[in-house]
Amino acid sequence: MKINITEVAKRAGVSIATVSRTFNGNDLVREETRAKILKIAHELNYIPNPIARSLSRQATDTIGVVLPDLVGEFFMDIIHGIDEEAYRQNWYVLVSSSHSQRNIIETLIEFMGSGRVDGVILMAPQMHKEVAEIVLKSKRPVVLINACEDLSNIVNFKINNFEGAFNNIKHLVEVHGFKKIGIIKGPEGNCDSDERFAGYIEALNKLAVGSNESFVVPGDFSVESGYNGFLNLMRKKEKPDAVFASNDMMAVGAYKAAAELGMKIPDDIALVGFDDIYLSQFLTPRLTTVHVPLSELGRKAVQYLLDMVNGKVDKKKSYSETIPTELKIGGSCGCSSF
Amino acid sequence: MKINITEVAKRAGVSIATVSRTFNGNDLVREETRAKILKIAHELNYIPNPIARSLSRQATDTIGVVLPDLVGEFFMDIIHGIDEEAYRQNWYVLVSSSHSQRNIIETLIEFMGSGRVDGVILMAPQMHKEVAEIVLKSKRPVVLINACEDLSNIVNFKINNFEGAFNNIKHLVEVHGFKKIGIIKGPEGNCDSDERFAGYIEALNKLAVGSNESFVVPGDFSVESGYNGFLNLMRKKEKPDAVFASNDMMAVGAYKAAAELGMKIPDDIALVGFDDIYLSQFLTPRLTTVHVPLSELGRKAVQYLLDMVNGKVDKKKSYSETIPTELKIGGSCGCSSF
DNA sequence: TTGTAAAATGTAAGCGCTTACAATTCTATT
DNA sequence: AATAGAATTGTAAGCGCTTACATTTTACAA
Repeated sequence: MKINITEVAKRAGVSIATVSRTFNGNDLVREETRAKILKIAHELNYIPNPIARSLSRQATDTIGVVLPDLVGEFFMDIIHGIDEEAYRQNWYVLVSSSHSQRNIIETLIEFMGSGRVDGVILMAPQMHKEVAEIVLKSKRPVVLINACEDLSNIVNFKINNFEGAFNNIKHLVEVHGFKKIGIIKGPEGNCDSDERFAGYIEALNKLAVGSNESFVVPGDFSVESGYNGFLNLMRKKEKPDAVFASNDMMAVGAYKAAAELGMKIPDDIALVGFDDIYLSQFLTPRLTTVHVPLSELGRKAVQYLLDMVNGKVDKKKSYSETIPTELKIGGSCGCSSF
Repeated sequence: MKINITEVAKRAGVSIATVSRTFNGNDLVREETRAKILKIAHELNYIPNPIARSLSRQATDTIGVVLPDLVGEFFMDIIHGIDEEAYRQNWYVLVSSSHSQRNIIETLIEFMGSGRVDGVILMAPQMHKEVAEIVLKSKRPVVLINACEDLSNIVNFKINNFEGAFNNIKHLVEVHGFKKIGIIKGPEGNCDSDERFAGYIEALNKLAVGSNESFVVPGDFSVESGYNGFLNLMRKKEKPDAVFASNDMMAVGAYKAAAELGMKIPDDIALVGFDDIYLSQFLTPRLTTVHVPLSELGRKAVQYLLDMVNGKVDKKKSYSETIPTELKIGGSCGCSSF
């Protein structure tokens, strides 16, 4: 037999409205009635149908999460934060990694236009303008994560790449006295990469003797490019005495290159990274890097999104929050006891 | 103005039934009519409301994924496989990491009983009996991933831990001629751990001189326990000449311990692992380990689940598939050029 | 031209719930 | 005991869609 609100109402000898009220909490239902309904519902294993509920309320208690790709611990941490916060607030999470740029757009439209979710968290590394348009036109709130450009009328949570890089270099300069600091850059046009580079330059200009063209080599965030970048730097006539890999993956490549060159880290050369990936703590010596609170990023994005959904903050107002990073000291910069 | 099926029907001068048919594909709608409807729908930016659709069809095109926890690349890979396959088949994925054992149960009940999803993929490392009951009673199909016990009337996809461990040891014995092979076990009661141990024992008995109690030390899959386990083995009066860490994380700890003891891998001692985590390829020398096709596991689980949902396979029939692993040779076992 | 079956479309009854509004039942006051 | 007002409960109209069944069109043979 079908267990629905009607059946429960029938058995409890009340109307479906009363049953509905009972399940929607704080309404005014006599304690006695409520108890009877709950008892019967429990006996019948009744759970209100969320689909019907959603249709009636025009709300799904579900947020959509659109990620560029589901691979890599980077995203894992973010989803973890999202899931945790959503769970805490009793919301559901519909994930979709965009299997292509085209797909990001389709998914967004589908999510936004159809009522499948009440809001979306979108992680778009490079904000295609078509995507921006959809976001702006959308009736449902959207929170961006780590979007580069500061688009107007958009809510964006991001990492403070600049500060992270700055402090990282600052540590090398002020604590260890390094002056010749090389950098293996990230991919061209990637904003994380650009901001980290800017932090590096600024730190050198403000705190040291300024930057030096020849200490800057390209990379693309891959292990291999870190390997090559390091070799590249070591081939210069004047060698740096410390190297900043724009991300930890490249630092891993640099470790390998250093080992092959017979160079000891940090004795022969200091090395620092960015991201604090899980792996970095197991490198020997432990990599000095910049911790990026990804899971917090996810959590905050959810909090803000739900505030928008619930009307606690203005959906129309743009908002941008830059989450601070934290220097994580290892032995690779020359600090001892790591 | 509200854009719904009625509005589209009105503008196209047809009934909502015809609009519905148009959007549900192959029905019998005159080509001319269909075209007109699609044109108008497009002009209005109309997308059929999936919630209403779900309510009417009593199906959501959504699968629920319940994970023990969302942290770690292990799960990431599985979700990736799930997401990919679900996307390919045009299904949605609702994820929920169970923030506790209690929660696994709540989430399952909620998913199963409420009609929020059409089926569930459940990853429950240790199958609490309460969970098993829910799964068995459930009207909606459930596919387990990596469940230990071979419960009857259950569909389960898992990794061939036994074979993986067996082949790993076999390689050590047959290629490198090791006879004294130690093992750092995984957590007590964990079935992955138990099966790997069984494979280790069987390989030694079948291919070598049998196993040796004193070469077996406990561990719990953590880096630290690998570190301790390795030290533990090296303290024995008779030392093994090769060590099998039951997972790669413990192997990482073993690398650290070996370095501290001044032992060179693989010259002084060979080391192999299990899981082929991302990190393992960056250890020096590269760790010889067992590759576990997690993303394939996720993909297969989805395929089977959807077959159950669509009635292509018997929902009532139990099914179990054990996915083969693959030995991944690195330099840590003594093989050269890695 | 007429009849008939196939093709196309329409009608209306759900799907299971929320909620505005109406109706009923209590409580307390006079 | 009568009654206003508060507390509780019921009625019924949606929410936007699918689909069984009914009706209308169309195509074609006789």
